[in-house]
Amino acid sequence: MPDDPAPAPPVPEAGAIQRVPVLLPLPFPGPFDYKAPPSLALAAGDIVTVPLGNRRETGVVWESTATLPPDLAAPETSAPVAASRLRAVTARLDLPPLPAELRRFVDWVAAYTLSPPGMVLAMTLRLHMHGTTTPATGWLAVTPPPETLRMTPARQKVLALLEDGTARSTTDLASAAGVSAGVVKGLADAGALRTVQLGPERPFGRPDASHSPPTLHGAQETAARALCQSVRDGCFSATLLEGVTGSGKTEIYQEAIAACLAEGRQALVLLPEIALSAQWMGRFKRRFGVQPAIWHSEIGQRARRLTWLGTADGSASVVVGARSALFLPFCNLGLIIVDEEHESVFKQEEGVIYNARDMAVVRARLAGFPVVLVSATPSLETLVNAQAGRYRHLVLPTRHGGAAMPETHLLDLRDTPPARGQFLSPLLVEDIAATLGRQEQAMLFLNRRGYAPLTLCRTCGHRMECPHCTAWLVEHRARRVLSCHYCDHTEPLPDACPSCKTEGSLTAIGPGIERITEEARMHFPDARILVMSSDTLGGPAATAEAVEKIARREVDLIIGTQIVAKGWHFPHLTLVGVVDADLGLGGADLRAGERTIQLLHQVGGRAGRAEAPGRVVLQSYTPEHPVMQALLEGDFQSFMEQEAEQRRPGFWPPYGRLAALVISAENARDADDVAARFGRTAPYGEGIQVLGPAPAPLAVLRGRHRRRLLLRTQRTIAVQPILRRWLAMVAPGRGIRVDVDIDPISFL
DNA sequence: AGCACGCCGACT
DNA sequence: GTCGGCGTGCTC
Repeated sequence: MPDDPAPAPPVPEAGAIQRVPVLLPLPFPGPFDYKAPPSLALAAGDIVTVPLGNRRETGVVWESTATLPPDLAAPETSAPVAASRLRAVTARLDLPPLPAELRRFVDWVAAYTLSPPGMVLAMTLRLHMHGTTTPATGWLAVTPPPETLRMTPARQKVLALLEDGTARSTTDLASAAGVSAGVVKGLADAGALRTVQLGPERPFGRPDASHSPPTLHGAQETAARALCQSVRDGCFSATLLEGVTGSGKTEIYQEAIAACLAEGRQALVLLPEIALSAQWMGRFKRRFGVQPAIWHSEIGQRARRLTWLGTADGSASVVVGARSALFLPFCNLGLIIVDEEHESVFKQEEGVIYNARDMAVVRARLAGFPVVLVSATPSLETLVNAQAGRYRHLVLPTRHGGAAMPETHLLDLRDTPPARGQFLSPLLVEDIAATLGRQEQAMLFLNRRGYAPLTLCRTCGHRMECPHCTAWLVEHRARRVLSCHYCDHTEPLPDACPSCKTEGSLTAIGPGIERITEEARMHFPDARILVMSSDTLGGPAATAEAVEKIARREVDLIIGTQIVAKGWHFPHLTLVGVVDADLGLGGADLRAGERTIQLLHQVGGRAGRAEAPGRVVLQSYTPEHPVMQALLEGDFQSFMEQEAEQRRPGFWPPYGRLAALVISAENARDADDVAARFGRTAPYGEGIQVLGPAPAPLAVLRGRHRRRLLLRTQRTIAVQPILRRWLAMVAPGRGIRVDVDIDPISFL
């Protein structure tokens, strides 16, 4: 292939209009062209406002997508708009331009997920656009204080803090003085405070790489050294860091972050649920002396804006965030860590459907820096990438500090069934009683919120179902309601069956966490029980408090859903009982086994992290199942090898590629009709297969009827060009949506 | 995604 | 006679 001639800079002919492409955060197929007033001296990446119809929009000066690989590049869209119809760019905003690396990433993600590029750009831009530009205001004391001021102890504390003459914000003052914000407001209203504009904040402390380095030994030291070397090399590499819970993975990747800081570059850590990990933040602060910048969906407007700007100007040097942090405009990113890489929450399921773990690897590759995927139970995709040599594989074999892995026991519910209407086997009850008797903590895990997953009528057999979804309504007894876990439908729990009108014949079937709590209270009336679920823990603060209470031993028995499986450290917990280990193995999900083993391993890892050894008891009706056997033996590796062998022959991921087409419509007939048309025009050929159409597993969701087709290809065949051609053949018609999900994982 | 234009029912 | 429902189509 001959060298490309260096593209000549576009020298405009005299009097010719400068045409500049602007990508808008809207679902158009590509950028719109505008006239560039020479006075603005626009360059690619500049954030500008432009007229669109009769409104004004913010967009980004773009360029052609010539850098995309041929598989992903979309065919040329329609001819350019005539020069005479172009409108002029209004203004350039006073914001750092989006780096070229991020622009290429946006194009790449759009092409890969078959989304309009503007919608991907929106993920970057909307992250800060809703904020206000008003600088923060702070308070200073008026001296002398007005004579009319009534002094109170709370007011005294606030004024004392202001004596040093530094202006402080309302929230800052209130929390530092240990009073409510109302006290500050009261002082201001009384004329004792005056406002000043706080200068441009430097809200991000400078993490100090040498603040408190750990002492690492053996495999830990080797792994840390390897990661640090990659960071210093400063080119793309992908590494899987695998180690059981408690093997020191966090300490090791913190060393990579330290090396990255030493190189003067920024680091990004993606966590599954940033809102929940006060403990992670604590560890970071102990290592680096300051808190990192935080990013997740619930941070306030102001923090959002500051972090966005901080990543763009480089003042935020380490960001910890949920998946959307991947689209922040870092100016000098040098490392991405994806912790708990196997977690399915990295997959965004709405709007632009993408997997943040995979896109993190892409961003690292496009910009040329290392990415580290971290897990105790890596996904099969990542393991196969490691085995194929695409990723480096670092393994930490043991827990550090001599703590042993918990011992796992299977409790066959066919041999020792729970009493009628109960869900805990007498053996597990005894075990918990003994544990509590030794003044140790125990935990019951059940991944199901509410009281009971199914309510049915004993007289006529009627099942309480969601009117908008193909799903049972879950009873929440504390709130006396039935609610759907797939949409926001909630109704009061009726006294009589809505079908046969019999009073008092509705019966709760199966256990939810509330019902297990009821049973536990009966067995252990004196135990201090703490329930941990998204229903009982309002938010991050309440969750952090619950975790603290457990660590302070103010709790004997923890009863929790999935939320307890996160990386918490519970030093006094020695017994974990899994109420229904089989839950999650039903259904036709490709990854059901993999997910169950990851979840249960993670839950088990909460036990026995300090001196006392931990035990895990799995209640199961199918103890012979390979997942149960693997958990019993603690042999994650052979299970994953078996799993791999099952997927290889049929070209299931990761040995093949998968894309789902989900057709949804208000009524079933429209959905069936369009799905059938996609079925008739399905692509075919060597290594290409289409499955379906079939009702999607949740055939009705939020009142929409859903049908699904699956496209499966061999690994060497990209799905995007095939899908593009296929989608062009069918015009769905109004009100009918066709969603494309590349690399689907949930199958719902 | 917005927002206007446009064509058919219940109000002053 | 008008106000207003949201279906369809356009925005460089």
